[in-house]
Amino acid sequence: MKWTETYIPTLREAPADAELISHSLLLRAGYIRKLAAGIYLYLPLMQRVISKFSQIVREEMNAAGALEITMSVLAPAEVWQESGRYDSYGKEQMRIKDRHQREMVLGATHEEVVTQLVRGELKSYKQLPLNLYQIQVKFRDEIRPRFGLMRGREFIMKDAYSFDRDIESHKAAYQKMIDAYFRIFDRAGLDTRKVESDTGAMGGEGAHEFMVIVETTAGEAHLLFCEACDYAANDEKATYIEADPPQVDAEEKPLEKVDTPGAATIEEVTEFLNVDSKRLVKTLLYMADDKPIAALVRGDRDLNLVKLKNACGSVEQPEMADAETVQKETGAPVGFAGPIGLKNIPLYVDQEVVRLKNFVVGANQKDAHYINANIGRDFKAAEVVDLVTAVEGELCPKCKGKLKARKGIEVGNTFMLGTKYSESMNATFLDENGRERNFIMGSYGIGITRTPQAAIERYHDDKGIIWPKNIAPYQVEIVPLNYKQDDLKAAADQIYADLRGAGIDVLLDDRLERAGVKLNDADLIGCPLRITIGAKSLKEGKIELKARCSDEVELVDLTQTVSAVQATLERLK
RNA sequence: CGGGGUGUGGCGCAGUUUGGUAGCGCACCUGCUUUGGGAGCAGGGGGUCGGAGGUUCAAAUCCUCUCACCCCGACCA
Repeated sequence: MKWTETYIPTLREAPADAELISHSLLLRAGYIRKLAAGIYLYLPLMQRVISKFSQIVREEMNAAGALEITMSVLAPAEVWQESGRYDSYGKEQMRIKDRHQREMVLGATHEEVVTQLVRGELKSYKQLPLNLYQIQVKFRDEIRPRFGLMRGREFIMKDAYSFDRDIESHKAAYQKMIDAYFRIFDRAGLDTRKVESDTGAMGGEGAHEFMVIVETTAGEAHLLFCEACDYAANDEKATYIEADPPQVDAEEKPLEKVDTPGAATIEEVTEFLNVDSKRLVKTLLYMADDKPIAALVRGDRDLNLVKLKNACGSVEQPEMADAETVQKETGAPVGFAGPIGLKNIPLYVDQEVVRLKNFVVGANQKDAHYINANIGRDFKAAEVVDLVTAVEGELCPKCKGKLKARKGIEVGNTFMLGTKYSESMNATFLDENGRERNFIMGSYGIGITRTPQAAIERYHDDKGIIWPKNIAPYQVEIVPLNYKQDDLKAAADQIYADLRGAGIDVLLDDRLERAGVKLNDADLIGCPLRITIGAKSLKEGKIELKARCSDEVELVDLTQTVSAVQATLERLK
């Protein structure tokens, strides 16, 4: 492709609203433009990147035996009502009405639709296993779209759905997808880590996420890795063994109310009473689907909202109760809530709290706390569960190795759905005994538009993008420093024709721009290889070959250009 | 949803406090010169200042309403 014949609107100045480097570079290098909050247009360069990555995904999915289909973006609300997710998916689901006032939804994911497709037609175990996938636009009305393609409201996703007759077969299908995912990201030049994750709105029995590890703010997911074994989990999911458990008294002491004037925060209370925050238990009031609940965790811990949501079984993520509610439910201002004497509020108690004796809690009275509180004797838990977010330094639940925290960008996920959808939507087949059974399902996503941005976040410098070769819009960019000069133009045109003839994706900057403009733009858009054609080296019959990721320039004989390019590309990631 | 902020040519911004009829840089067009890391000079085109209403002789500027976009928060007892 010639630069003047395509559309690459590069910007010298970055638009003001881009926060991430990768977002800014996508805008500046002319890959995307914003239409509305969280909605982007893909320009020719981005379209090529999307095509290349999609093709890798397609090849690996096909190789794993999955079949490509296309499902509709628009779906009648009924299918979602049938699975129960019309109510449970929440405000992220885009809903619209058609001219007949029929309720429709824009697909955020397609479990319901694919189940509806298969149901009634796939009736025999002989037709299993089956894996259907599509690469298609998705809509999620994010609370707060940001970071460009990283958290958009409209985006492209590869979503696959497996149907199996039993658990063993399903596990094999799941593993096949995991293997395919590692191959996909590897081909795209990305190192990924697989971590355990919460199943979230998807439901089901287990889930994993594929993460690109980054150091920047782009890493929205907080991950915990074991230094010793292969345990890795999202912090929504991660469990741990305490590295430094507090000392526990042998005997239960009598409950005692003490004055704690003005001591409402953990710091104030621990200081005032001179106790370790590990021996203080905070009582956090939340509203779960408009009903008050209380969560009890140790003073030094952070409550994990996902774990709380799972424990209380609410539809929406619980929200912190406001001061007014706290006053009404506990009879005390914020800072003095406690489990003793709370009426009609279920207490979800973290497992660490159960191991404590004689701890401090709020007294549900202004400026007062109880000391020597004990669970069982002084109050009863509705449920004892893990409610705490794991942190670096605690021990691995598998092997007791040290846990380390990292940040990551989620580029893929896999869900073991079990029979959640096949049961709620009554999708069944007949087994060899003629018995009707529900499909065991799995679903598998890859962010087609997000992954390239993750790659940019991972691979860039202060001048621009540095693409891995397999998802670069063009593998090579030819920069004749002066295209008006006949010999430079002739050499550039010749190399352009030769490389194209050799099946290499090549961009020729045929603009009549100054050298500096073209070189800067080349660095900005980030093709892995650059061929620079200047008067000095051309006089010797040479061109300059430079990898974007390196500062080294190789002088190559004009006639050897194609083989030199092929050899260098071979070496690159 | 709560708080804060911003809307002025394609992009980045000034002008708003103190009303007087719109400006700068980049980009774009023409010409000449220039040509290995975002050139110089000269000339030129493009904006009913987010929208609606109001105050006024006069509104980008003041008032009211509205829309859009951005940031922060919504893990604290």
